[in-house]
Amino acid sequence: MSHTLGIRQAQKQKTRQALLDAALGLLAEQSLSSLGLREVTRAVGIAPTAFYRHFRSIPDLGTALVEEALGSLHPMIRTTVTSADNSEERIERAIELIAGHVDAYPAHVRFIARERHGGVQPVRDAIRDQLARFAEEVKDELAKDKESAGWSEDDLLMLAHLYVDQMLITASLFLEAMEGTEEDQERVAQVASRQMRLISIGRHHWLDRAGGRGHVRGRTAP
Amino acid sequence: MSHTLGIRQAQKQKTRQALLDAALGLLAEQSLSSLGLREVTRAVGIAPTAFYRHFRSIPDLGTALVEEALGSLHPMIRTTVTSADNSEERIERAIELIAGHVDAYPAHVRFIARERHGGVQPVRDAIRDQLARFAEEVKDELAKDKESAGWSEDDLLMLAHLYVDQMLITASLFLEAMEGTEEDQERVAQVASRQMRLISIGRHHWLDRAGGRGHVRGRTAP
DNA sequence: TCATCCAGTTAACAACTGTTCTCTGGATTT
DNA sequence: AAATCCAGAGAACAGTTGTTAACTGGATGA
Repeated sequence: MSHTLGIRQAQKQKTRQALLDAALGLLAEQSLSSLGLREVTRAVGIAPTAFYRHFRSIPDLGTALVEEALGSLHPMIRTTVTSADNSEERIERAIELIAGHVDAYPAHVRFIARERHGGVQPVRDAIRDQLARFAEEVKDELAKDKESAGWSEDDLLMLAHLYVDQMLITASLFLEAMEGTEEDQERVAQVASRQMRLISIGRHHWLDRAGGRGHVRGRTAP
Repeated sequence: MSHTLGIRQAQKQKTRQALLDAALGLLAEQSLSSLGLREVTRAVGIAPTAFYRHFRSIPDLGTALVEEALGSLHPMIRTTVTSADNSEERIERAIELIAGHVDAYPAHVRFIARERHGGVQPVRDAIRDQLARFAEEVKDELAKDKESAGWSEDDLLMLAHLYVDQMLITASLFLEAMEGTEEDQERVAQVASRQMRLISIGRHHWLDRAGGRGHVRGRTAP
């Protein structure tokens, strides 16, 4: 039941996408808070005022970019996590998956890494919210795992955030290494996989501690 | 011994510091790549052209800020790491130490978190180099620990980077929580300390893995 | 077919940017 | 005491910025 969208709205969406693409390109060498409205329209080849037909302001365009970037990041995180249990080969495969994503969408990854702590509050908020949603999904995925037996909801979420942050750091390192030699990328991959493995080991022995469950305070002798 | 620096060079250093302070203040709500030269001089109350007496450009001022910010961050990381072995109370104390530093130098912390992946390459490079130096020091500190027996140099460095990144993430979260309720800050602290603990557990069991060899201090899971 | 809509255009605005060149007056050195 | 230095001031430069207003012309729907 596809309504063929009309040649007019189609053209509009096309220009809108062109604006997003141009902005993403320009953001390779600057941050969002210094990106000019005219700069973007100039890159697209339209009049500056046409910008307002699509976005209220640059921060507005920024939040749209967050949607796009993390939408494309979404499937990666799911696949990565579902295969991120103890097995060593699976960790290695997850790292390769991250590397592949950085290769496929370098500008998106750079944008998220840059604007996560960037100077534009609405964009920061949008990224934070999206990452929190990711962490929730990761938590749900982790909960299904047999190794999560006995884990509290809070602990699962804290592990999920640890994974998400680690993925972003790794992605950012891959991005830096992209302009380096093949050997640099391999070294990044090796360090990242060992860090991931250490976290997995910590996860595996999380419940080993004395006194069993619950809180850390009041550690009693066995 | 001390040559009292002359009233002229003293005044110059004073203005230079005023420029750095003003820039740091302005960077609370934007990123370095959008910071204007005139904006900074206006905030200090001097003529725009006087800027060139102290810095070649805004990126140049940025790298000076990196020096200042990570110089103040330096003692924190040392103390944090030297007390970051297995003990639970020590982890808690390390977290408090990070929180205290964020409280004392919020602008510095924000600057580093923001410009680490920011749009100004020389500044990014400066931060990367300084953090690498920190990781090296952390590695050396870790190497002194009895628990590091049997660890390769590479593995120690990978753990050190994990710690450094984790500290930055935690610091950034504290920064966000600073404008929230006291309860928010407490929740950040709890999550951070549990993440740190999980990493410490992973560290403790790092050498447990297969190979059939007896481990140095390893405790095997049931 | 004809009136309506609306993505994109053109023109103009005050305000701002980085950088150059020349100048000044108090500190420094001789 | 005189000569030098140099942090900062002042003016002017060509460009840039975001935003407003009134417009055009092809797609749309009656």
